[in-house]
Amino acid sequence: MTQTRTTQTRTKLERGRSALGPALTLVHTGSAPTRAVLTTELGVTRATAGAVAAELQVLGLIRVDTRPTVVAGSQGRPSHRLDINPDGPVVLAAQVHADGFRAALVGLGGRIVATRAGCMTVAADPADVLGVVVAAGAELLKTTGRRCLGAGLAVPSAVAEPEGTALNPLHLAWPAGVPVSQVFAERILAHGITNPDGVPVASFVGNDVNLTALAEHRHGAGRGARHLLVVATGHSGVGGALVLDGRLHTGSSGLALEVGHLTVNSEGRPCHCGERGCLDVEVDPLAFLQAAGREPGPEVSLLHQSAALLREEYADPTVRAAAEALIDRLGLGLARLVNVLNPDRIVLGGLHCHLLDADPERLSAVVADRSLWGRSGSVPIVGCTLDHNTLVGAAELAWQPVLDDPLSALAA
Amino acid sequence: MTQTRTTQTRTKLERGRSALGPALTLVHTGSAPTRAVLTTELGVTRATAGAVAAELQVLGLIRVDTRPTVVAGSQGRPSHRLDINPDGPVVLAAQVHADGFRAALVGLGGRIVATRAGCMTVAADPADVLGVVVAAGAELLKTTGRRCLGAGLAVPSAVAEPEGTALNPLHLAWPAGVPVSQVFAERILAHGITNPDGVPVASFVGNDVNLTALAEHRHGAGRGARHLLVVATGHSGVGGALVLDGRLHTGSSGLALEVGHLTVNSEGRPCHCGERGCLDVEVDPLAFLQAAGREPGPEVSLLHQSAALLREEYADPTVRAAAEALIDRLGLGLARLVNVLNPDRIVLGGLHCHLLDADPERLSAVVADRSLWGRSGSVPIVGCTLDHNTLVGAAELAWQPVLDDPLSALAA
DNA sequence: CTCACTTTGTGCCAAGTCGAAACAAAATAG
DNA sequence: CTATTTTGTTTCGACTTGGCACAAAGTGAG
Repeated sequence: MTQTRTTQTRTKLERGRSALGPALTLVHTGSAPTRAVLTTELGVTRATAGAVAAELQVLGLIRVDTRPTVVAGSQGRPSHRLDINPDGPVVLAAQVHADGFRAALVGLGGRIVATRAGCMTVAADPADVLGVVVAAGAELLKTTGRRCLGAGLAVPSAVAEPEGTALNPLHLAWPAGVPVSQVFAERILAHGITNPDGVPVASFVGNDVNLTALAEHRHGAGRGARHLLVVATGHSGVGGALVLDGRLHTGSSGLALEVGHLTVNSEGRPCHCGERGCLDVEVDPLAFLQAAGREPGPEVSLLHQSAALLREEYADPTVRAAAEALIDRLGLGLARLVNVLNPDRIVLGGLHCHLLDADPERLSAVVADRSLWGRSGSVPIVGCTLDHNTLVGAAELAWQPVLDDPLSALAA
Repeated sequence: MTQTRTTQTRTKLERGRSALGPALTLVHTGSAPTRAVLTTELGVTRATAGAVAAELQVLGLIRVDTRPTVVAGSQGRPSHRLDINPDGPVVLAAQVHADGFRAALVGLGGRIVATRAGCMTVAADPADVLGVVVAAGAELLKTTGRRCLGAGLAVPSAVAEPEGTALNPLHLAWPAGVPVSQVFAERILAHGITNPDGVPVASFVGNDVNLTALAEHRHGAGRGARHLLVVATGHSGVGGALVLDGRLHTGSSGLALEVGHLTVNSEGRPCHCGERGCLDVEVDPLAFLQAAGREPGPEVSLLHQSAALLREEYADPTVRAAAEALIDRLGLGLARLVNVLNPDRIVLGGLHCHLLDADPERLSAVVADRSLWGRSGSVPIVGCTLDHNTLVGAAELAWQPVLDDPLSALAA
């Protein structure tokens, strides 16, 4: 099969192999719009950059927009835009939480192609839950007819590496140590989510807040940060995550930045962990609603109610006082983390994001005041900017092998 | 000069260029004793590994021990040992603290070739202090006649990257923001510490505890750890450091893990930072001596007195009670860090190391008890094992460019 | 001691990859 | 329309590496 090719039959496709992954990563993160930018960012010659772009196009991952670009004020031959192929392959991303699940097909660049949500009111067996989730994903794949390159799942629990077991899936009422990764892979096998050769796609599982952080770092409010701290309240208490030089720091056993039990109020309410005044119970939608004197209604989630209250009734002194108390406690927790980690940006999600919107100056002031070094205290604090960031983060997990080595990942 | 060589004149030296750095790093950390190991560790062919070894030998960095090795029980042709050349180039390493300084010449593998210490009783101008330090280093270089490839300096202060300014050199009574890196480079220029072409060697400055951590990670008690937390009391309060995947995490402005002001005793003594019960004042040689009812003598350092007391009089109930109080507070601080960072090993230095020696079980138990997740609480805690680890760490800084690219670093 | 076997080290060749340079293309500036 | 700037492509040569054959240096069985 491998015919001996003579020298003159070589094509430009035979260069740029080692730069393929970095180049795709640049396109994926939206920071490589043209071949010229590829040349400078990768530090290669124009010839190599051109070959890389051609190869990525042949692989069906990107398109080259040959239309004349209307860029004013620039001399020289205009560069063609490198766009993500909107009809290219996707990965399956999924998220499970206490109330239900969501599945999506996500393309390069974190673009959500199709999504479907579902409810699960009662805690069920992990295999059943993930079976429903993967079935929804399989349905999406069937409907859209997309090629699937991998699958990623976000769970509200620390996930041990590399075993892929959920260490504390309290909010799903699953037993600690459930082999989520294995169960997920089995459901994918069972639903026949495979590459064209019939091999089941690679699957990955991660903690939801970690994946949120990954998504915000690559496509959202965390872009460009070298040391990014993310703290979010979601459906499952307070979680933290740290992205260092573009890579998630999950700790040696996946338990890094489980920040829900930082003490932020020594006279606070008792927490199930045995201490008092943990971030988890002090900065909480339910606690906020009660402190603001509102009765939590059953119709929508507590998070939505809290957000609405912050947005619409911040002028109310009771609401404002309750919010400020939360901001002060959140700020203390963030300051503690800043003292240890010295991040260059903080991204907040969930309730924290709405607290930030309500009074951005106060939160920054508290963090600066309670952190030791003025310089590390002046950390920019911003809110999430990405829709479905946890899903996008789960997709990042599945895209990673493709970004690392597009040729191998697509050959399979 | 660059004569056009024909194909048949190529020698084996023209391969293995890209693997040169990784190979030298393996030899440096002591984990590549033979060419055969190089082959497997680097994932290259034997031909390439052989060429790499030959190149490193030509560069004068390693020696190949051709004596027959007496290894019992192994079949096949014995592999020759790759040893660090004991007469090879060195780097200049230096450390300054409140009481004085130490300068050393350090070879590959963290081997101290020569060392000299000095005292400085009064706080002096940074340029004067570093002038004395560099003069001592220049003297060592002159005496030994070694080639110097770089210089590293450890200071008891956070160091901002990449400016190289000391952010909080309180223990040296220097003003905050001193451009230590620049002053150090100027002294090196002034003393004519250059490569053979007369160019001053590259110089680097780092925080002392960070450098201790780097040294212990590469050559001491931290070898093999993926997420290493180091906490040490030195001449300058409590400091922490984190090595992640072999790389130091200093934070975005060099202030990460400045852990001296973690609160570990809410009713503790006041600290100059304005809070009470900081690790810095609670786990302190002076505090320990006073709690043990001893009068600190002026003759030796408080650290030595404390160590002697722990070693020799631990049976004394007063000493023991004081030590246990310190262990409990140190354990609480470590547990807080474990909850956030989830390291897979903790290395302790200075007084902490002696506390660990005095009662290892108690410290581990406290950390496990006060950390949230049993699994992340069972972190192995060990003491430092390296002599002059801070100096060795400063040398690591200077060796790094050579390890990254031996050809470029030695060509200059 | 000899022979088979195992493992290590080296020389040679083919293949792959990349940079340099020349050339072509597509815009703007004058 | 022409000069200039910038981008994209082709060709060539240089460098690096893996594969393979062969040599070298030991162990172990008989």
